[in-house]
Amino acid sequence: MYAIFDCDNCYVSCERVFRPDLVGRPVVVLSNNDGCVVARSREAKAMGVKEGTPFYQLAQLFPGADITAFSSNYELYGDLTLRVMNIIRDSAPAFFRYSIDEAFVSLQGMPSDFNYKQWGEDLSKKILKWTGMPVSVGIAPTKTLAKCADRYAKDYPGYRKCCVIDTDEKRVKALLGFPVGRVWGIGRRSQARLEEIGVKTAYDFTMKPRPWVRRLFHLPGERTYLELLGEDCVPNEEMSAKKTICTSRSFPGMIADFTTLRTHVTNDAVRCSEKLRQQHSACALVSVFIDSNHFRDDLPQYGGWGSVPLLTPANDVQTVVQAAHDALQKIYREGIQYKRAGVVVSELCSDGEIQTDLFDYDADEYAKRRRLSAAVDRINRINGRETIVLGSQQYTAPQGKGKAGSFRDAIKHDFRSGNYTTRWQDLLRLE
DNA sequence: TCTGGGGTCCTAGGACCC
DNA sequence: TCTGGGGTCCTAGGACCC
Repeated sequence: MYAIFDCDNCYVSCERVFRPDLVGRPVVVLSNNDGCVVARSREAKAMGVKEGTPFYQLAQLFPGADITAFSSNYELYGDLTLRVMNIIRDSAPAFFRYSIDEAFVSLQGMPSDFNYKQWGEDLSKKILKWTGMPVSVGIAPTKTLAKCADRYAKDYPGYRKCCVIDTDEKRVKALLGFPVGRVWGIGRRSQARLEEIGVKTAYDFTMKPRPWVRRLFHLPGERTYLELLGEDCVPNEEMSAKKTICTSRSFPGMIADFTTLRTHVTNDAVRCSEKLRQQHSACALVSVFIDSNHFRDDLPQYGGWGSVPLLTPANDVQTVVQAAHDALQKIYREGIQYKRAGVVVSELCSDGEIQTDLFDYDADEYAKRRRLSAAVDRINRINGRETIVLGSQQYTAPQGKGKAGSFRDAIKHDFRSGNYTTRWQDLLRLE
């Protein structure tokens, strides 16, 4: 048996931990630059607020509605979900974190009289009490069925946050009431194709012959099909090191000049190098992309992509930033209004097993750069992100407008909550 | 005025090798 | 009329996930 733990409306729940007055009210969390709705409370969903709705349209679509909006605050979400994960890890035999707000647990080898339902309910209660985060639990013989069970646990309060599918009778009953498009692994495209031929529920799907599924939906589809029938196919995997790492941002406005664009690319490259060091990887290829504004048909469109290989794989700030600058230089075109830029690092290897280049490699310089990056990481870890930055990360201040700006401020976030759990100056005050 | 960001896996087809 | 057979590697694009 597997259990899936999933935070309810994760980002909204994180905000509500420190704003309990918003429980039971429509709340949304916005993407970077306060662009789109990325998370909705149950009340907001019930009103018909769709995921991806541009924020500026909310007022038009729901005139007079009292919807509370938050800018996204990933520092807060990262910290609260980590607390949730730690509780699950400490209470479960085998644990695999699957995403920021989800974790699978393998319950293999539990005694035959083990009470799954009670276990799930108790753990959900404990997490709520200790962290303030509502979490629902689905338990079943396969991960895909556990996801279905979790859906029921979320949608029907009667389950008291935990739904178990442990007999074939329950499995069939669950699948009969489950729209095929909500199955884990069946996306919008497959849903449309399935519904066209009369497959509406997950149960209908499981009644099709296996070769037919294989032919139309290939290997991934066949795997989902078998999982729904109760055959365990999705491997138990720890979150392993990523194979590519990307940092990209849209800009609040548009940017035409090279220097400002380069400042953004620098910040993206710095973030990529931090992420690389965090997972103890080094990259052999640094790529940069820049894009004009697709929503503006009236302006010339251009998308550029350029890469710079590193002869010796690296993860230090200077090397990655320098390569990103070189890549940007190659693709930058004048006369374009840019809306988005990003850096991708790929061809990753473990930073303990770097293959050095005979002609490029300077051991002293290499060691120096590593030490510098380590020092920067340490300072920023202890004193807060971006305590120390490269000169080229600083945005030039607009004429007469005080000091140069930081990356954090280059993104619009008018409704951001405090970092209550990670920054001393944001600690809540009770008066 | 305003429209997100970050990943994985699989497949088909082309280019190339002998 | 007939015009081999068997591989590998790479890339682009599709589909999915959160």
